[in-house]
Amino acid sequence: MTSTLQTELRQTRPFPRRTTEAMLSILRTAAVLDHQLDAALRPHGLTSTQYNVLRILRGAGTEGLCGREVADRMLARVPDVPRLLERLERMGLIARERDPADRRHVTGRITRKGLDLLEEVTPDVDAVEQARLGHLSGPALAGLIRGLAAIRQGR
Amino acid sequence: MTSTLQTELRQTRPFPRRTTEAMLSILRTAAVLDHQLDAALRPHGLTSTQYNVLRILRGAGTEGLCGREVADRMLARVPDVPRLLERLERMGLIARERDPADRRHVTGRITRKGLDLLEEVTPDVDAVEQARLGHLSGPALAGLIRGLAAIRQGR
DNA sequence: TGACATTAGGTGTTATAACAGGTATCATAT
DNA sequence: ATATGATACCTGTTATAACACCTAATGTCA
Repeated sequence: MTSTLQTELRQTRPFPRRTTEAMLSILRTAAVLDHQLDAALRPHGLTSTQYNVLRILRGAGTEGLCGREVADRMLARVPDVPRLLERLERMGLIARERDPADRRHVTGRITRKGLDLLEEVTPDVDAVEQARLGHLSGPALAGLIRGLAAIRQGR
Repeated sequence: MTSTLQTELRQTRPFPRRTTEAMLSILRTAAVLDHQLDAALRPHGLTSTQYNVLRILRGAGTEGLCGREVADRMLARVPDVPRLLERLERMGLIARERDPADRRHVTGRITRKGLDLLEEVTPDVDAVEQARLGHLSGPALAGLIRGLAAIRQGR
């Protein structure tokens, strides 16, 4: 029996274990999704990392978040948050301000321009999501979500 | 109901759609796995991309593969395959040779040293796989593999 | 108060990813 | 035989990621 992934990666041998196939399936699927998202965001001048930050800061509202809090909410661990935020500030999408209460913190807030850009980008991102995941049944989605959570949790 | 992912990313709001939660779950889980793999490979001086290339070339045996064929088999699309292979050659893990039949092709082959390194690394990689996926049931793994394939396929 | 640890950012450097061309080789067709 | 196009690789450049180290601000405790 030849698996789909095996064909995609032009492997001649079947995977040694189901766990191996599942792990590679996750990594491969994420790469495909990330590539699709980047392609959807590129015309708007955003990378998927930057898009992620903007969504996080939109969720935080007017209170904003400091760099470490942003890092905690990112999908992937990103070192060098300062320069990431600095780039977004140069683009005018966020504002940064030194917290007067604790001067170690730099609070980031999304700007009007950042909110507008998110609005503009949303349909394209949703289109990717729907094209890839829209045809899955409710139980299939629930199963995926549950299984992936168990993997992140680990034994 | 608060989802696991929502807690992990410190989100205050539930996800708007199940498709959104599933997509972010995939991206998040892949990031966690990739991070674990990188941590396991680092002591051996390999990145996960390089590890992937070595496995591909091991699978190809003594015939080897040209750069484009390697690229086709990678989990993530990687431009700049020439320099990636060049680095592996400098490390002595692969050998490159201009194909005499078609001088456009550069055939890459894994070396003895590369094979030895793969052997050395395997237990650590398998440990990550088992720690994260070892406790899932057979049907759960099968469901994941099937669902993820459907997502890569798209509608 | 003063020493010390902790936390959050910043900075400097290097390596790699990403992108845009450019060149050599081969296949195809006139 | 020559022109054309396609393929595979290489090269130069830029931006970003990754890493290590450093500084400022705060909290803690003798």
